[in-house]
Amino acid sequence: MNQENEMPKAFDPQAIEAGWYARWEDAGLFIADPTSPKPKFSMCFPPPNITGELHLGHALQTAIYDVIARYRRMTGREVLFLPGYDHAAIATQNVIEKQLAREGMTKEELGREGFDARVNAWYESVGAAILDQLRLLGASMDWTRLRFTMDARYVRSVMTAFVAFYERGWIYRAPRIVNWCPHDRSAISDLEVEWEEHHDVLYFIRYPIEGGGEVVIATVRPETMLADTGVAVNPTDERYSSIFGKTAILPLLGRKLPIVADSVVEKGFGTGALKVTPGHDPMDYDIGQRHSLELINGMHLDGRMNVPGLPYDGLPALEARTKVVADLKAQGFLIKEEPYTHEVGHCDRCHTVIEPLISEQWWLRMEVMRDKALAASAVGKVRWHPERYERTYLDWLRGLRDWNIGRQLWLGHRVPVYDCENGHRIVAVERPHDCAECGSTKLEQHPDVLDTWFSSALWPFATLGWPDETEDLKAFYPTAVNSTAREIINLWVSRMIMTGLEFMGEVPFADVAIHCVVQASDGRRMSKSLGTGVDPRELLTKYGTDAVRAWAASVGMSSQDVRFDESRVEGYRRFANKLWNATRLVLSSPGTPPAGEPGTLEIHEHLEDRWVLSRLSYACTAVTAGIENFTFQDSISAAYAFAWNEFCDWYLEAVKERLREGDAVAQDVAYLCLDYVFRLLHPFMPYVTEELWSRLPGERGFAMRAAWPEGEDRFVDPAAEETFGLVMSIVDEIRGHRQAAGAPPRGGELWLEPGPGREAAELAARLAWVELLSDDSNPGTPMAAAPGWVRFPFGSGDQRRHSEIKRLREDMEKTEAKLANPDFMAKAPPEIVKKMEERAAALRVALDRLA
RNA sequence: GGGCGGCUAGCUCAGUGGGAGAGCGCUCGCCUCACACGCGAGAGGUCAUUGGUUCAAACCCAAUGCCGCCCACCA
Repeated sequence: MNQENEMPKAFDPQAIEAGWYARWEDAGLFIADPTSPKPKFSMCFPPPNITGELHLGHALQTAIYDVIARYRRMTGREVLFLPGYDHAAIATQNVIEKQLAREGMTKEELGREGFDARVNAWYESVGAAILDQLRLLGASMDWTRLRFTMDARYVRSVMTAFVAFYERGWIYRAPRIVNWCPHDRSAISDLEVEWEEHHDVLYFIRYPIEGGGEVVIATVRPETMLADTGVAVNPTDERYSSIFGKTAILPLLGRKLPIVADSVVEKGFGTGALKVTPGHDPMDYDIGQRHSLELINGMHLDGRMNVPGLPYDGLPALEARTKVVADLKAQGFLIKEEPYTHEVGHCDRCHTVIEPLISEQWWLRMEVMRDKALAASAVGKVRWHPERYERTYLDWLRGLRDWNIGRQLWLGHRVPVYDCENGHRIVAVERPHDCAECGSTKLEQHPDVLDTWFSSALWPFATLGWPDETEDLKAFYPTAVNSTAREIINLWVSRMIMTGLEFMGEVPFADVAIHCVVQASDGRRMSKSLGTGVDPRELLTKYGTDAVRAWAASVGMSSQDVRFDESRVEGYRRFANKLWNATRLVLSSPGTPPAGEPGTLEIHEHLEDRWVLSRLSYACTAVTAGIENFTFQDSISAAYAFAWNEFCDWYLEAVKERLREGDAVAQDVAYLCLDYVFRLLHPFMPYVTEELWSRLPGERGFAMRAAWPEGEDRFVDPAAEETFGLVMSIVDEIRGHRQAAGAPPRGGELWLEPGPGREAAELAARLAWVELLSDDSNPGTPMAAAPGWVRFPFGSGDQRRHSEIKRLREDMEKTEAKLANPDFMAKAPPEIVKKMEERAAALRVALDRLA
């Protein structure tokens, strides 16, 4: 078995990735079996919006999920990793409308049917592109269970949930003030509003009072005064106590406005008097409710003013504002203008300024679900990683209000509400044939669709077949883990938890891992429109999937957001190449490889063998702990450090000759290390590990299917670690001397006092490229690491020796000062005191050797 | 307005009480028969500021300053 001729000198990810993905898939390794006797482990991948291509954040998220999926398979679970995508109602409708606009068309011209056809065509093309990208990332998803939120069976789940809520009496229809997007002509929820700083003007306007006097109010939106129905002041505001209950006269219109007292009015803001516009401001709406003020709707659904008979009628809000201000000024009502900075709400999908207005909407009562969710958290049913995000979730949950689930869009799940010609209402999962009350067959479905998050909220069980008691649902619910960016904790995670508890009686996942957000390298948000986006496919092509995944895992669960740094991805590409070449070296060792599983030969003869296996056991522990704790960066760094800095840099250098000579034990140990490293790294870097695994001797099947390393405590060998540690110190010191002395890279002589043992001395000499002498009749530069000296063909080690003495002396002084401090000796724990004493002793010995 | 996070080497980031770390970049020496996507040796940090707790602080506490995020009905 000698395969090095088949292995190119450099690892080429492109050459192997597609092949392995196809082989895994063909072998059915991604497919979950609900009847398996193994413990089940399931995850439903957060369905990407079907609005376009995946970005780097998706790549990161996919990597995190797939690391977990592959790890759990290797630790003996029956894993379901379910893929899917989301129709993303508003977002997709915007994409399609933009397309139509480019073609000079509107959806109204196209009509509902034509529009649906366009949407379906879009689903087909983009859906496929998204799935391809998930494959490119190596995601081990069960494609036989692919779900789309617009699939018939998923739609049925959504309808079932709606009906169930309706039957519980939680869904009702009511006029309320809502966040209205004039562009999308739809209401959106509070969570879909993005706040942005605006620099506006605060206008101070005089409102005369009936019977004399006036009250001055401050507003940034003078155009809304056309719908004013009151004036409010704080009840404790003595400045205004004389005008409570009086009536103000609305300038320009002459409408009579009751002056009411309400404690939400801030005395310190503006003049302390507030114009009340219940139809166009959420706070004013509440005031209006409390004081029975009239409610006027002053705006059309497209954002133009709705004030029949007035000169402002039909104007867009900003134009109306200009005109209102001009008129106020002309008539002497405008007192002053001040620059004013405040937050203005925008639609998070189309970025249009939100207009609060009154609209009749479908609402979902949340109290019962909220309380169940709070109770579940109270008993620790959901674990958050990092923990602090639980508070984000709980704080929002505690202040939860009814959810506006209706949207006035064309795209989405139509609410399953049907009204017959005689005014009877039917709410049913399937479209009824006739009215249950009057038998009329003239039924009209309500035009509203559901908030896209309504359907997303059902994801962990609707994907498994709910409401049917499917085999999958029984086997794989609840799922194990959900991982998302924190921006959708409330939009999505919280609602899944609530619906999961409500319909399934159990939280949908035990662990929530909130991953970081990737920013552009300058700290700005990564986005296509800013030109700061990074196309994951370019990265995959340039560095390979493994490098991108390893990078993703190394940053994904770090506590803060991360600025994208391509050099770190490149670092992992080099790492993959290092693994490749280390394998090439080991495979080039002549002779028959050890039979059977690696590690079966007697491995205790050589110091380096015992050492590297001891280090390996440490790496196994650290990698496993990192995955279990959702701190993948710890896993990556432990595997990286072992594979490169210990196995390649020290072990392979130590056994090169033995490998060249076909030493079976060295081969056995090297194969064992590679075998372990590939398994430990497989979840992170599936391709290179699978490829190299397949090149190791013996029949070994897929790395993907291999068992996760455990029980390697048997390799722990503190004595070997200590002795090899000494060897490394000696070698480091000789190298340092050689460099400082300007001596040639190789050659020189080493003499060591007996002590570390003949094997260690020879190993050190070999690694440092010096000859080990057996007599010290002609001493050279003394060393600190061990009693002995080194000498090179030319060049003196004295310079480094002197700087080393200086360094050691400084260290010694600090350490001794500590030991001389009575407080330290009295209060520090004994083991720390002991450590310091040992350090001082070691420094003394080293100094004695050098001086 | 409330809450949370960040501030550590030139850059991007690890590091949660006992001698400051990684990747990349930089300097110097090496194409040493696995790897120049490499090997070896280095330079480079008052761990944001101030105060406190402690025998001991990058790490714990308080305040401050920037940067970012989440939540919020002060018009």
